[in-house]
Amino acid sequence: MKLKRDFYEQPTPEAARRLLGKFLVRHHPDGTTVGRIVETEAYVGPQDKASHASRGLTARNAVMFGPAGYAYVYLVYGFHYCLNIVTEKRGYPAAVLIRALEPMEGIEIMERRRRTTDYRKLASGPGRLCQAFAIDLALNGIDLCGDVLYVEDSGERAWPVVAATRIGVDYAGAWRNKPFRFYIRGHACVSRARS
DNA sequence: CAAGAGATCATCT
DNA sequence: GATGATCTCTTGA
Repeated sequence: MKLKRDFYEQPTPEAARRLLGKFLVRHHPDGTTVGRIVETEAYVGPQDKASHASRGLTARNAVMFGPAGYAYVYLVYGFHYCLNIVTEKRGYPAAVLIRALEPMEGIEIMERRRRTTDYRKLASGPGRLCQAFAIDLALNGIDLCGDVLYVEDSGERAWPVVAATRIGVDYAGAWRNKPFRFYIRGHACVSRARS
């Protein structure tokens, strides 16, 4: 069952937590890739100093200000892309960063794109998963209620969730300590980056 | 295993 | 002109 727009309209930390265990599906001429979402982060609004939206509307972050359920993709460090899903209501900039996936389907495609067969390196990290799923700026602003990229409810049990501090946001003052990073406890595909 | 450096560019000041 | 919501490789213990 493809997630509908109302799923993405809930409060961002809640959406981030509930995305864990669900499947990210990407259709592409190369074939379809599917991964279980095992790690997310919430960027909760204009007051969140870690969020791109904290300095107001710009050309880059405009999608975050739009309606829920759209992809916000950007380039970090000149090399890697990061995939976010916009949450909450139009005009309120918030999003969930997808940080790590467990490869489920289309693993050969991911291995080719990532140039490794190491299962744990295919999609455990925001930049890695974008490479494995062929996500770049061309997908910025696409609707996750469409057919190219979307999230499916896995219909599985609830997973044990850990809430922790977000990664790579040391510049964010008091906001760096907020428990807005969520991951499945003990899962091998959670990114190992420092916290 | 940990720490450090380098890669590279769209975006914003 | 500066700066990253990162990754990989190298070095050295």
